Amino acid sequence: MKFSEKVYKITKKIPRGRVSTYGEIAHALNTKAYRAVGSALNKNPYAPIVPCHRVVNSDGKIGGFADGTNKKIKMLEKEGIKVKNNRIVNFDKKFFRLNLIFNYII
DNA sequence: CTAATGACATTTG
DNA sequence: ACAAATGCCATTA
Repeated sequence: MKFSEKVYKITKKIPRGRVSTYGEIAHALNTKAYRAVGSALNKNPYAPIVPCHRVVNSDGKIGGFADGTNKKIKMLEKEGIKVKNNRIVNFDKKFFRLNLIFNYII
């Protein structure tokens, strides 16, 4: 299985209204290639199915998007995620930890 | 094979 | 808090 396909597979687990990070995805894949994760999502062929817009930077900043960061923000706000000054509001509460089992609590 | 390239992350000034 | 520098690794040329 190619690296990019693993990225898509893990990204699909991020639910509506939550976000995760490139580094977190890499961590879930047991690698440090967070930068390559970004490259993979950039070319994401399963555009709407794989929610690549729910992946942001480790500090809560929006990060990039193939269709433009503005579009990414719009999609996130449609899911109830607020964005201010290019940052996720309440990032710690919206953050989806892919490697933990505690996601269902919040 | 080598080198360049990012939708990044951390550290430093 | 922000910007620059550094390190990073799969992909691509």
